[in-house]
Amino acid sequence: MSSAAPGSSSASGGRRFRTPDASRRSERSRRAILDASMELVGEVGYNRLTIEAVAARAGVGKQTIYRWWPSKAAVLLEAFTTVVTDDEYEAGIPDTGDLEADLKQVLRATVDEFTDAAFEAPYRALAVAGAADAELSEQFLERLMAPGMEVYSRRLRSAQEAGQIAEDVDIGLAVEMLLGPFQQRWLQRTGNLTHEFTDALVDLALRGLAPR
Amino acid sequence: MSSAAPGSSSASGGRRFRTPDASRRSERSRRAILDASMELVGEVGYNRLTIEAVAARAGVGKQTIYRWWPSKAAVLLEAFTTVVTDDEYEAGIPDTGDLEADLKQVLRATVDEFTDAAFEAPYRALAVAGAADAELSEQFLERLMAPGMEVYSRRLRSAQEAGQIAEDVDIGLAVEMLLGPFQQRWLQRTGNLTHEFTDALVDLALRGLAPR
Amino acid sequence: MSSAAPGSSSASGGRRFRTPDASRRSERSRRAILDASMELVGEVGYNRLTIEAVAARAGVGKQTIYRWWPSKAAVLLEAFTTVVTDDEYEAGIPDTGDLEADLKQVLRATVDEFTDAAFEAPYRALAVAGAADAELSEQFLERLMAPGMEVYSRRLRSAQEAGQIAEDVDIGLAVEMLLGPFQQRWLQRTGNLTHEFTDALVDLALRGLAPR
Amino acid sequence: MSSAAPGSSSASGGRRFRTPDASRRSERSRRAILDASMELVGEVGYNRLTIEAVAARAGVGKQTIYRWWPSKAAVLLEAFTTVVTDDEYEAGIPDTGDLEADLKQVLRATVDEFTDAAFEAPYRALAVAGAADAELSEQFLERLMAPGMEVYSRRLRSAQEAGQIAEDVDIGLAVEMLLGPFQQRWLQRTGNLTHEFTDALVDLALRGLAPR
DNA sequence: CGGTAAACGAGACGGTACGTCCGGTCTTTGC
DNA sequence: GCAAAGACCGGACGTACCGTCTCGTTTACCG
Repeated sequence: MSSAAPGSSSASGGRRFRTPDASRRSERSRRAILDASMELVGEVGYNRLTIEAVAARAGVGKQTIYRWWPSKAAVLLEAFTTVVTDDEYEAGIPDTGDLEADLKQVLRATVDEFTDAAFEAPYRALAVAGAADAELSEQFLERLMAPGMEVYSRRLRSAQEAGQIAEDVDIGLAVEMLLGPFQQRWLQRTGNLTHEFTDALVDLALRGLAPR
Repeated sequence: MSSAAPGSSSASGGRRFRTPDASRRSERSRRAILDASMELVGEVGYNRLTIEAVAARAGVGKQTIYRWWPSKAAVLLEAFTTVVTDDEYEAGIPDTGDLEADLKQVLRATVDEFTDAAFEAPYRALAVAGAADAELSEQFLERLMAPGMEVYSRRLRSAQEAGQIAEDVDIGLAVEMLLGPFQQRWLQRTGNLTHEFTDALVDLALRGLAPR
Repeated sequence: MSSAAPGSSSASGGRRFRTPDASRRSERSRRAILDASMELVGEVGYNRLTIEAVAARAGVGKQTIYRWWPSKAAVLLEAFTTVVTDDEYEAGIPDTGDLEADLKQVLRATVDEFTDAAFEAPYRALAVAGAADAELSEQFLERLMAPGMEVYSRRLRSAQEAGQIAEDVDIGLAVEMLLGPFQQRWLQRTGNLTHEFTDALVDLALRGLAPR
Repeated sequence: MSSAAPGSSSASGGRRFRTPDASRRSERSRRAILDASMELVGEVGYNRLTIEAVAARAGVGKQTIYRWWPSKAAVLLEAFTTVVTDDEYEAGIPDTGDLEADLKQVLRATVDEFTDAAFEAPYRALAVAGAADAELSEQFLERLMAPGMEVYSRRLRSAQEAGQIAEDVDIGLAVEMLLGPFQQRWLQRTGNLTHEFTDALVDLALRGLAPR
């Protein structure tokens, strides 16, 4: 178990001055912190979310937070990713053979998700924090954004193989054409997120993807 | 608009308790504050930009800032909009008749702009602040984002009239298909902002817009 | 009035990085802080006296304390010295001509004072802090201890002039012989502070001081 | 329950909830802790001496300190008393028959001791801690102060028996007249500790002690 | 042209949260 | 079952800014 030298951090190289010993970590505190941060971000928003409040709500010393996370964004990212189970992404997009219908359905579901306050508050908080901070952005992308986009990639690739999408189309770019407008409307509030919008978006995007 | 007399807005209902008299405002201080905030946002970023530092750099009392702006974001928004002259937007996109070439050229220029640190720092700061705060978002959209999108709308409308874009295409949606992916890459760092990217984006988008 | 340049501290030379402007100081806050610190030192003792508690009790921001005092000991010293008015020292020791009676009377009064909890708590706190810290000690001595000792010096000098004390006696040393044992009993708790003790002390000391 | 042998002090009533078994105690750790505390008190002083630093320097867990000592003062007291061997006190003051010379000599030696930093730092630390805390004071007195004073008592008693000191003199008080001024100068820094001072002190004190 | 009212620079103020430090307790893992 | 190691809760530290609130000092209009 404790094969990796704890504390000495010789193997992986201590990032900071002294690395805490993860094998001794209190799972109880970890959960309390993550839960408290999710609750609080919903109650007061990200900007007014404070480490002190999280610690107090979680019944935890501040140091226990600082020991394991570098910032409140990091706490929230972990809190959120443990809620958004990977199952969601692994399920993927249904493949009924009808690309248009499948995409519309999933995007409608995504609209509903992004309209749900319980999901939106922490997700927006993380998106904002990532937009502001390049380092954090990397983790946000890797853990939340990329898996979400990958789901679309798979479905589009499948459609391309089925000849429903022109062979010369860059699937990555196609995904961006679907999700970019969606994200922009949501994050920058350039328009309302509705089923009509995503339906029209799918229609217009698929026009460009169809084989000629 | 605010041409009217001292404390004009007081008559029609002052926002706060006492509206300051705009006619007595020190233009010298106003400029110093705007300049200082632009300098500082470039030096330390938005999150570490403080009103105190702006006041100190500008050689101004803090109250002079609080008197005229409700938040640091508002200061920065004004600072930025006075730099990005409206000329830029009024010029619009060249209309050589070659839609593809025109769009590629302008998007390449936009890429260059968003890659320039002097432009990027404050613009990102505002985009982030807008993403976090709905109220601010409104102003950011109205003053910076919308004019930028409108430029594309005009060019696409012109193309539609020229029969280069199918009649049933929603121009607003078309603009989102062009700029959404761009904004997503930039704001959320989902990919590099390059000329190749925008070229490919134009190609793929135009496929869907062309009359069938 | 405000002849001394505030803030710039050019004249007296700024001790720290930026000297606050004393002319703008809030007397209200100052008094509240001094009062609160006196109250609290009586309630919880010096070691458990915290700046936070003083600030809270005084209804004052912590920074207002840190702005004007370098340490909690400094606060307490000022609090105490403004309570122990200088009148006390200026009155001096009565001079009835009967040296023994005069000394006994004053030392008895001093015993009573040092036995009174309201006086003892802060005074001991300061004596302890001074014993631990040479820099603070200097101020403690100068402001509290020395004036107290000077009072005895004056009375003894008067007695020496009256021929009741041998001419070759060093008055300073004589004062130390009277107060040293007193202070030791009190500060180090080597014995009880009683009237009998001080009476006996005066008797024995005067034996050595009398002209031969 | 823990009435039996283990934990010698447990016999007379375990102070805490569970008395550890002293027979299993690591002498190695004990010494390391005492040494480290002596070193550190010399380096940083008593106020900035922390249990954590002692534990770290001694290569010992914090709990090992808390298990055996109730406070950092107690650690230091033990550390100091094991250094200041009892021999010193048992030797006592030489009795050449010349009281004045004997006292002067010993007080000069004491001055030298209290002027030596290696001795002064921990001793002052303990004196200060004792002055602040009555409970600790008791132990400090009993173990360090009282033996030191007793030495003087013996010599003065011997002189009294030899008729060099008046019969009606309270020897305890006489000792206080010698050491009180000394302690005051040292602990409260009311003056310099020099040989001249102690010589003069002895001269003046003996005047009062001599038979009439 | 002198009086006056408001904007101004300066910065002290009551607060909140920061990130760190350490006290004293609890838990895990050898020995 | 003591000891080492150190994570844990708690709480104070001293600092940084917040947004508000006086202070005199310009500044510009008005009578």
